[in-house]
Amino acid sequence: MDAFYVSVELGRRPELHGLPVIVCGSGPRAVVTTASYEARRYGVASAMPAARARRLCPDAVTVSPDFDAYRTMSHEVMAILRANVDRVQVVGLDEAYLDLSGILSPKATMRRIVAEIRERTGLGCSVGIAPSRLLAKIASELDKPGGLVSLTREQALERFAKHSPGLVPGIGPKTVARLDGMDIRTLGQLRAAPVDRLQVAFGSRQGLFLQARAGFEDDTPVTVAREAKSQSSETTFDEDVVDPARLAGTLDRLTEHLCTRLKDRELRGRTVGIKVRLDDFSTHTRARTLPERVHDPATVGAVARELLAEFAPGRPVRLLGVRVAGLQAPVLAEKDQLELPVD
DNA sequence: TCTGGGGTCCTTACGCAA
DNA sequence: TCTGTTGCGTAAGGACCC
Repeated sequence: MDAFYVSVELGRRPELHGLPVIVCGSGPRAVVTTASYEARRYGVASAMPAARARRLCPDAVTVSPDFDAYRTMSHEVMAILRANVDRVQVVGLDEAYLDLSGILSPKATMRRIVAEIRERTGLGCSVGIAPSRLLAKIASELDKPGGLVSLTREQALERFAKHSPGLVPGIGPKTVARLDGMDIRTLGQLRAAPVDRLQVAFGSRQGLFLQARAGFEDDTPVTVAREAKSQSSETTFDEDVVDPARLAGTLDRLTEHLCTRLKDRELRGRTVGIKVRLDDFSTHTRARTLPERVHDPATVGAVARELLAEFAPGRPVRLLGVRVAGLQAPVLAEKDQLELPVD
Protein backbone atom coordinates (compact mmCIF):
# COMPACT_ATOMS: atom_id res chain seq x y z
CA MET A 1 0.00 0.00 0.00
CA ASP A 2 1.24 3.51 -0.77
CA ALA A 3 1.88 5.63 2.33
CA PHE A 4 -0.69 3.41 4.01
CA TYR A 5 -1.22 5.06 7.40
CA VAL A 6 -1.26 8.55 5.92
CA SER A 7 -3.71 7.45 3.25
CA VAL A 8 -6.08 6.05 5.88
CA GLU A 9 -5.91 9.37 7.73
CA LEU A 10 -6.61 11.27 4.51
CA GLY A 11 -9.75 9.20 4.05
CA ARG A 12 -11.09 10.61 7.30
CA ARG A 13 -9.71 14.10 6.83
CA PRO A 14 -9.91 14.93 3.12
CA GLU A 15 -8.98 18.54 3.85
CA LEU A 16 -5.41 17.31 4.39
CA HIS A 17 -5.17 16.04 0.84
CA GLY A 18 -2.18 17.49 -1.00
CA LEU A 19 -0.52 18.73 2.20
CA PRO A 20 2.63 17.34 3.79
CA VAL A 21 1.31 14.98 6.48
CA ILE A 22 3.34 13.02 8.99
CA VAL A 23 1.99 10.21 11.16
CA CYS A 24 4.08 10.07 14.31
CA GLY A 25 3.82 9.90 18.07
CA SER A 26 3.80 13.01 20.19
CA GLY A 27 6.54 12.37 22.76
CA PRO A 28 10.05 13.84 22.68
CA ARG A 29 11.39 10.52 21.42
CA ALA A 30 8.75 9.76 18.82
CA VAL A 31 9.75 8.70 15.31
CA VAL A 32 7.98 9.05 11.99
CA THR A 33 5.73 6.12 11.22
CA THR A 34 4.70 7.27 7.75
CA ALA A 35 5.03 10.48 5.77
CA SER A 36 2.91 11.58 2.83
CA TYR A 37 4.68 11.93 -0.50
CA GLU A 38 4.43 15.72 -0.13
CA ALA A 39 6.35 15.49 3.16
CA ARG A 40 8.88 13.05 1.71
CA ARG A 41 9.89 15.74 -0.76
CA TYR A 42 11.37 17.61 2.22
CA GLY A 43 13.48 14.61 3.16
CA VAL A 44 11.11 13.25 5.78
CA ALA A 45 11.28 9.46 5.95
CA SER A 46 10.02 6.58 8.07
CA ALA A 47 11.86 5.85 11.33
CA MET A 48 13.26 9.36 11.44
CA PRO A 49 13.02 11.17 14.79
CA ALA A 50 9.87 13.28 14.72
CA ALA A 51 11.81 16.31 15.96
CA ARG A 52 14.06 16.15 12.91
CA ALA A 53 11.07 15.69 10.61
CA ARG A 54 9.51 18.85 12.00
CA ARG A 55 12.69 20.80 11.40
CA LEU A 56 12.86 19.51 7.82
CA CYS A 57 9.23 20.30 7.16
CA PRO A 58 7.84 22.76 9.72
CA ASP A 59 4.57 23.18 7.84
CA ALA A 60 3.71 19.50 7.93
CA VAL A 61 0.52 18.44 9.66
CA THR A 62 1.30 15.78 12.24
CA VAL A 63 -1.21 13.10 13.14
CA SER A 64 -0.98 10.57 15.98
CA PRO A 65 -1.10 6.97 14.83
CA ASP A 66 -4.40 5.10 15.18
CA PHE A 67 -3.47 1.47 14.74
CA ASP A 68 -6.99 0.19 15.29
CA ALA A 69 -8.10 2.12 12.22
CA TYR A 70 -5.12 0.88 10.19
CA ARG A 71 -5.80 -2.70 11.25
CA THR A 72 -9.44 -2.46 10.24
CA MET A 73 -8.57 -1.00 6.86
CA SER A 74 -5.83 -3.59 6.41
CA HIS A 75 -8.30 -6.43 7.01
CA GLU A 76 -10.56 -4.94 4.37
CA VAL A 77 -7.76 -4.81 1.81
CA MET A 78 -6.56 -8.33 2.60
CA ALA A 79 -10.10 -9.65 2.29
CA ILE A 80 -10.27 -8.22 -1.22
CA LEU A 81 -6.98 -9.92 -2.09
CA ARG A 82 -8.16 -13.27 -0.73
CA ALA A 83 -11.43 -12.99 -2.57
CA ASN A 84 -9.48 -12.70 -5.83
CA VAL A 85 -6.47 -14.96 -5.30
CA ASP A 86 -6.15 -18.32 -3.56
CA ARG A 87 -2.77 -17.94 -1.98
CA VAL A 88 -2.08 -14.66 -0.16
CA GLN A 89 0.79 -14.10 2.26
CA VAL A 90 0.19 -11.09 4.45
CA VAL A 91 3.35 -9.31 5.57
CA GLY A 92 2.48 -6.58 8.03
CA LEU A 93 -0.52 -4.28 7.78
CA ASP A 94 0.26 -2.83 4.36
CA GLU A 95 1.92 -5.54 2.31
CA ALA A 96 1.15 -8.96 0.87
CA TYR A 97 2.45 -11.49 -1.63
CA LEU A 98 0.01 -13.07 -4.08
CA ASP A 99 0.74 -16.35 -5.81
CA LEU A 100 -0.36 -15.74 -9.40
CA SER A 101 0.98 -19.05 -10.72
CA GLY A 102 -1.29 -20.39 -13.40
CA ILE A 103 -3.08 -17.10 -13.92
CA LEU A 104 -3.04 -16.28 -17.61
CA SER A 105 -2.87 -12.51 -17.47
CA PRO A 106 -1.29 -11.47 -14.17
CA LYS A 107 -1.11 -7.82 -15.18
CA ALA A 108 -4.78 -7.55 -16.06
CA THR A 109 -5.68 -9.43 -12.91
CA MET A 110 -3.66 -7.09 -10.75
CA ARG A 111 -5.04 -4.01 -12.48
CA ARG A 112 -8.51 -5.25 -11.68
CA ILE A 113 -7.62 -5.92 -8.03
CA VAL A 114 -5.96 -2.54 -7.63
CA ALA A 115 -9.07 -0.87 -9.05
CA GLU A 116 -11.27 -2.79 -6.66
CA ILE A 117 -9.14 -1.77 -3.69
CA ARG A 118 -9.30 1.86 -4.74
CA GLU A 119 -13.04 1.69 -5.29
CA ARG A 120 -13.85 0.00 -2.01
CA THR A 121 -11.32 1.67 0.29
CA GLY A 122 -10.10 4.76 -1.53
CA LEU A 123 -6.53 3.53 -1.05
CA GLY A 124 -3.76 3.24 -3.60
CA CYS A 125 -1.07 0.60 -3.87
CA SER A 126 1.88 -0.46 -5.96
CA VAL A 127 2.34 -3.86 -7.57
CA GLY A 128 5.38 -5.85 -8.59
CA ILE A 129 5.00 -8.95 -10.73
CA ALA A 130 7.92 -11.35 -10.98
CA PRO A 131 8.96 -15.00 -10.84
CA SER A 132 9.92 -14.81 -7.15
CA ARG A 133 8.94 -12.98 -4.00
CA LEU A 134 12.30 -11.20 -3.93
CA LEU A 135 11.95 -9.84 -7.46
CA ALA A 136 8.28 -8.97 -6.96
CA LYS A 137 9.18 -6.96 -3.89
CA ILE A 138 11.88 -5.06 -5.73
CA ALA A 139 9.58 -4.50 -8.71
CA SER A 140 6.85 -3.11 -6.48
CA GLU A 141 9.20 -0.36 -5.27
CA LEU A 142 10.24 0.81 -8.71
CA ASP A 143 7.27 3.01 -9.56
CA LYS A 144 5.70 4.02 -6.28
CA PRO A 145 3.08 5.29 -5.81
CA GLY A 146 0.54 3.60 -8.01
CA GLY A 147 3.03 1.53 -9.98
CA LEU A 148 2.53 -1.80 -11.68
CA VAL A 149 5.88 -3.20 -12.78
CA SER A 150 6.89 -6.64 -13.92
CA LEU A 151 10.48 -7.73 -13.70
CA THR A 152 12.45 -10.79 -14.76
CA ARG A 153 15.63 -11.97 -13.12
CA GLU A 154 17.63 -11.18 -16.23
CA GLN A 155 16.27 -7.64 -16.30
CA ALA A 156 17.16 -7.18 -12.65
CA LEU A 157 20.71 -8.48 -13.14
CA GLU A 158 21.27 -6.02 -15.92
CA ARG A 159 19.46 -3.06 -14.46
CA PHE A 160 20.88 -3.18 -10.92
CA ALA A 161 24.45 -4.44 -11.45
CA LYS A 162 25.84 -1.02 -10.58
CA HIS A 163 23.45 -0.38 -7.67
CA SER A 164 24.31 -0.72 -4.00
CA PRO A 165 23.72 -4.13 -2.40
CA GLY A 166 21.41 -2.25 -0.04
CA LEU A 167 18.83 -2.17 -2.83
CA VAL A 168 18.04 -5.78 -2.07
CA PRO A 169 15.71 -6.63 0.82
CA GLY A 170 17.61 -8.52 3.49
CA ILE A 171 20.80 -6.54 2.95
CA GLY A 172 20.64 -3.73 5.47
CA PRO A 173 22.92 -0.84 6.44
CA LYS A 174 25.25 -2.93 8.60
CA THR A 175 25.87 -5.45 5.85
CA VAL A 176 26.34 -2.69 3.28
CA ALA A 177 28.98 -1.11 5.51
CA ARG A 178 30.82 -4.39 6.03
CA LEU A 179 30.73 -5.13 2.30
CA ASP A 180 32.05 -1.64 1.65
CA GLY A 181 34.96 -2.47 3.93
CA MET A 182 35.68 -5.43 1.66
CA ASP A 183 35.62 -3.14 -1.41
CA ILE A 184 32.31 -4.62 -2.51
CA ARG A 185 30.06 -1.69 -3.38
CA THR A 186 27.75 -2.95 -6.11
CA LEU A 187 25.49 -5.92 -6.65
CA GLY A 188 27.63 -6.86 -9.63
CA GLN A 189 30.73 -6.97 -7.44
CA LEU A 190 28.86 -8.94 -4.79
CA ARG A 191 27.72 -11.49 -7.33
CA ALA A 192 31.24 -11.82 -8.72
CA ALA A 193 32.88 -12.13 -5.28
CA PRO A 194 34.30 -15.56 -4.42
CA VAL A 195 31.72 -17.19 -2.19
CA ASP A 196 34.34 -18.42 0.26
CA ARG A 197 35.47 -14.84 0.80
CA LEU A 198 31.91 -13.92 1.76
CA GLN A 199 31.63 -16.99 3.95
CA VAL A 200 34.82 -16.17 5.85
CA ALA A 201 33.49 -12.68 6.52
CA PHE A 202 29.82 -13.46 7.19
CA GLY A 203 29.60 -17.14 8.05
CA SER A 204 28.79 -20.04 5.77
CA ARG A 205 25.03 -19.59 5.54
CA GLN A 206 25.02 -15.82 5.39
CA GLY A 207 27.75 -15.89 2.74
CA LEU A 208 25.64 -18.11 0.54
CA PHE A 209 22.59 -15.99 1.25
CA LEU A 210 24.32 -12.77 0.21
CA GLN A 211 25.54 -14.20 -3.07
CA ALA A 212 22.12 -15.62 -3.86
CA ARG A 213 20.53 -12.25 -3.11
CA ALA A 214 23.02 -10.50 -5.38
CA GLY A 215 21.95 -12.88 -8.16
CA PHE A 216 18.28 -12.22 -7.33
CA GLU A 217 17.87 -15.92 -6.61
CA ASP A 218 14.92 -16.73 -4.36
CA ASP A 219 12.78 -19.84 -4.25
CA THR A 220 10.90 -19.19 -1.01
CA PRO A 221 7.25 -20.08 -1.44
CA VAL A 222 4.25 -17.84 -0.84
CA THR A 223 3.19 -19.14 2.57
CA VAL A 224 -0.34 -18.47 3.74
CA ALA A 225 -0.45 -18.78 7.49
CA ARG A 226 2.24 -18.68 10.12
CA GLU A 227 1.73 -19.04 13.82
CA ALA A 228 3.15 -16.37 16.06
CA LYS A 229 6.32 -17.37 17.88
CA SER A 230 6.43 -14.62 20.44
CA GLN A 231 4.59 -11.59 21.63
CA SER A 232 5.98 -8.59 23.45
CA SER A 233 5.21 -5.20 24.86
CA GLU A 234 7.76 -2.44 25.32
CA THR A 235 7.99 1.25 25.99
CA THR A 236 10.56 3.99 25.64
CA PHE A 237 10.55 6.51 28.50
CA ASP A 238 10.33 10.19 27.67
CA GLU A 239 13.34 10.57 29.97
CA ASP A 240 15.73 7.88 31.13
CA VAL A 241 14.73 6.22 34.41
CA VAL A 242 16.98 5.12 37.27
CA ASP A 243 14.48 4.46 40.08
CA PRO A 244 14.06 0.65 40.41
CA ALA A 245 10.55 1.02 41.84
CA ARG A 246 9.44 2.98 38.81
CA LEU A 247 11.01 0.41 36.50
CA ALA A 248 9.19 -2.38 38.32
CA GLY A 249 5.92 -0.48 38.10
CA THR A 250 6.34 0.01 34.36
CA LEU A 251 7.21 -3.65 33.95
CA ASP A 252 3.94 -4.58 35.68
CA ARG A 253 1.96 -2.31 33.38
CA LEU A 254 3.62 -3.81 30.30
CA THR A 255 3.00 -7.31 31.64
CA GLU A 256 -0.70 -6.58 32.13
CA HIS A 257 -0.96 -5.28 28.61
CA LEU A 258 0.92 -8.23 27.12
CA CYS A 259 -1.05 -10.85 29.05
CA THR A 260 -4.34 -9.29 27.99
CA ARG A 261 -3.28 -9.65 24.38
CA LEU A 262 -2.11 -13.23 24.92
CA LYS A 263 -5.42 -14.17 26.53
CA ASP A 264 -7.36 -12.54 23.70
CA ARG A 265 -5.63 -14.89 21.29
CA GLU A 266 -5.70 -17.81 23.71
CA LEU A 267 -1.93 -18.11 23.60
CA ARG A 268 0.54 -19.17 26.27
CA GLY A 269 4.31 -19.37 26.17
CA ARG A 270 7.06 -21.08 28.14
CA THR A 271 9.77 -18.45 27.90
CA VAL A 272 9.44 -15.14 29.73
CA GLY A 273 11.94 -12.43 28.91
CA ILE A 274 12.73 -8.80 29.53
CA LYS A 275 14.42 -6.22 27.33
CA VAL A 276 16.35 -3.27 28.69
CA ARG A 277 17.81 -0.48 26.60
CA LEU A 278 20.24 1.75 28.52
CA ASP A 279 21.04 5.41 28.00
CA ASP A 280 23.99 4.44 25.80
CA PHE A 281 21.49 2.63 23.53
CA SER A 282 22.97 -0.76 24.35
CA THR A 283 20.20 -3.35 24.44
CA HIS A 284 20.12 -6.29 26.81
CA THR A 285 17.76 -9.22 27.08
CA ARG A 286 17.27 -11.76 29.83
CA ALA A 287 15.01 -14.77 29.57
CA ARG A 288 13.91 -17.77 31.55
CA THR A 289 12.11 -20.86 30.32
CA LEU A 290 9.49 -22.32 32.61
CA PRO A 291 8.29 -25.90 32.91
CA GLU A 292 4.77 -24.86 31.90
CA ARG A 293 3.27 -22.47 29.39
CA VAL A 294 1.84 -19.38 31.00
CA HIS A 295 -0.04 -16.20 30.21
CA ASP A 296 -1.28 -14.97 33.55
CA PRO A 297 0.09 -11.62 34.65
CA ALA A 298 0.97 -12.85 38.15
CA THR A 299 3.38 -15.51 36.89
CA VAL A 300 4.74 -13.57 33.94
CA GLY A 301 5.14 -10.47 36.09
CA ALA A 302 6.95 -12.32 38.88
CA VAL A 303 9.47 -13.83 36.45
CA ALA A 304 9.94 -10.52 34.66
CA ARG A 305 10.58 -8.70 37.93
CA GLU A 306 13.10 -11.33 38.99
CA LEU A 307 14.94 -11.05 35.69
CA LEU A 308 15.04 -7.27 36.05
CA ALA A 309 16.30 -7.49 39.64
CA GLU A 310 19.03 -9.93 38.58
CA PHE A 311 20.07 -7.77 35.67
CA ALA A 312 20.14 -4.70 37.91
CA PRO A 313 20.85 -2.07 35.24
CA GLY A 314 23.86 -0.04 36.31
CA ARG A 315 22.91 3.02 34.28
CA PRO A 316 19.79 4.97 33.35
CA VAL A 317 17.19 2.95 31.46
CA ARG A 318 15.74 4.25 28.22
CA LEU A 319 13.45 1.39 27.23
CA LEU A 320 11.85 -1.46 29.08
CA GLY A 321 10.01 -4.42 27.60
CA VAL A 322 8.57 -7.80 28.43
CA ARG A 323 8.18 -10.77 26.12
CA VAL A 324 6.61 -14.23 26.12
CA ALA A 325 8.03 -16.70 23.60
CA GLY A 326 7.62 -20.34 22.73
CA LEU A 327 3.95 -19.65 22.09
CA GLN A 328 1.42 -22.36 21.53
CA ALA A 329 -2.34 -22.30 21.24
CA PRO A 330 -4.15 -24.45 23.79
CA VAL A 331 -4.26 -28.18 23.05
CA LEU A 332 -7.09 -28.88 20.66
CA ALA A 333 -9.76 -31.43 21.24
CA GLU A 334 -8.92 -34.76 19.59
CA LYS A 335 -11.61 -34.29 16.98
CA ASP A 336 -10.13 -30.96 15.89
CA GLN A 337 -6.61 -32.37 15.73
CA LEU A 338 -7.77 -35.02 13.30
CA GLU A 339 -9.10 -32.30 11.07
CA LEU A 340 -5.83 -30.40 10.88
CA PRO A 341 -4.38 -30.24 7.38
CA VAL A 342 -1.59 -32.77 6.91
CA ASP A 343 0.77 -30.47 5.01
C1' DT B 1 18.95 16.75 17.02
C1' DC B 2 19.59 11.60 17.96
C1' DT B 3 17.48 6.83 17.15
C1' DG B 4 9.35 3.58 18.25
C1' DG B 5 7.01 -0.80 18.67
C1' DG B 6 6.17 -5.30 17.13
C1' DG B 7 8.03 -9.02 15.17
C1' DT B 8 11.37 -12.92 12.63
C1' DC B 9 15.55 -15.28 11.80
C1' DC B 10 20.57 -16.11 12.30
C1' DT B 11 24.86 -16.79 14.91
C1' DT B 12 27.36 -18.02 18.78
C1' DA B 13 28.01 -20.10 23.17
C1' DC B 14 27.24 -23.44 26.65
C1' DG B 15 25.68 -27.45 29.36
C1' DC B 16 24.13 -31.92 28.95
C1' DA B 17 23.13 -36.50 27.02
C1' DA B 18 23.78 -40.13 23.77
C1' DT C 1 37.08 -46.45 30.44
C1' DC C 2 38.37 -42.43 28.16
C1' DT C 3 37.86 -39.20 24.50
C1' DG C 4 35.75 -37.08 20.72
C1' DT C 5 31.56 -36.12 18.00
C1' DT C 6 26.96 -34.91 17.46
C1' DG C 7 22.58 -33.12 18.60
C1' DC C 8 19.44 -30.58 21.41
C1' DG C 9 17.51 -27.01 24.34
C1' DT C 10 18.43 -22.69 26.13
C1' DA C 11 20.26 -18.03 26.32
C1' DA C 12 22.08 -13.61 24.47
C1' DG C 13 23.08 -10.45 20.90
C1' DG C 14 22.33 -8.60 16.50
C1' DA C 15 20.54 -7.65 11.73
C1' DC C 16 16.61 -6.83 9.40
C1' DC C 17 11.73 -6.00 8.19
C1' DC C 18 7.01 -3.35 8.29
